[in-house]
Amino acid sequence: METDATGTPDGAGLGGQVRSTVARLYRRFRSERPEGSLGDTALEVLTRLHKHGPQTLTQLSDHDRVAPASMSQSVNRLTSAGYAIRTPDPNDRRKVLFSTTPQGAELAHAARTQRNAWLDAHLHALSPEDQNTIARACVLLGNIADS
Amino acid sequence: METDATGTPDGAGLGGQVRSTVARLYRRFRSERPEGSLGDTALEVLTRLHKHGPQTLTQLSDHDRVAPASMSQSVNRLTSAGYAIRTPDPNDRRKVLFSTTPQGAELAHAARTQRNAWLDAHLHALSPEDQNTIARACVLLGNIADS
DNA sequence: CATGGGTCATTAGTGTACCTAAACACCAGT
DNA sequence: ACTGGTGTTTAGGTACACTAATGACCCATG
Repeated sequence: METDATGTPDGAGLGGQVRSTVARLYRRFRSERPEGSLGDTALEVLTRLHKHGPQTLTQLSDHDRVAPASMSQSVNRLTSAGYAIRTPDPNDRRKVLFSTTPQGAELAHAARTQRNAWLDAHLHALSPEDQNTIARACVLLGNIADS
Repeated sequence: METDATGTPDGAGLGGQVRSTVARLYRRFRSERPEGSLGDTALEVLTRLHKHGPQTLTQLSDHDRVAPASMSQSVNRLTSAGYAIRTPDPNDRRKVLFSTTPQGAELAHAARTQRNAWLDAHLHALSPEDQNTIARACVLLGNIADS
């Protein structure tokens, strides 16, 4: 369709362009993953626990727009590796609160820094306006993702 | 605001923000997928074949930054579903050219349109300025992904 | 022209991450 | 004490990526 002047990769309109860029970045992130470490999702969850404190399974699954069952699995990888623990909610015993262990907190920080290293390097090489453009686009696209 | 990536105070640095946004969008795309249809990767490959004509396995895997073996699997899903076919390259018989069948071409167009529908709807609701911001960010991030 | 090194594609086996469906435990209202 | 709703888990299945190993082919060199 409309081949706009922005160097269209594969998709037709802006939607296709966004989709294609996101898919490419996502794969790139995955390939940049240090060996022997946790998966992308598990690490995101760990980071979230570290930053926002203990949360229930449904809180986590809602945030990631994932079925509770999927999140249960992801969290299992964390708990069985000793990076997170379950605690029954004293007020409502159907609920389970997940929180990081000290090792989990440490890993969250270390792994995240390492993983963002190459990305940050590239981003810092851009002009401040370009960085600002990306920051703004993240907000806009984040809103769409949450809609 | 967050101007730092290594010792982030509250929010993540720009790198973390980008990573998080991309992951969320990616999951959202996946969840928006109509049932019984092909996966995201397979569909991207099919679209690419449809737009750029027959290609070899390595061309496809290079483009998606994926191991050849992974791409082999993906195209297997396409061929066994009747959406693509293999043709031996007459010039170099180590190579195999993949191309879409008529049904594949049809599906590529239909599915892609359907998949971009909600995304395009949201994007068109933004101001032209914001759309431009996103387009620019896509180019910038696309370059980083390809680096 | 044969052999051997490089390239292209595939198969086999593994791991992560998602899904649905179904079970189980618990809370609250009638 | 049922009953319906909520929160979590288990079981089974799919998609997509990886590494390692294999087979098929091209080309160059001896």
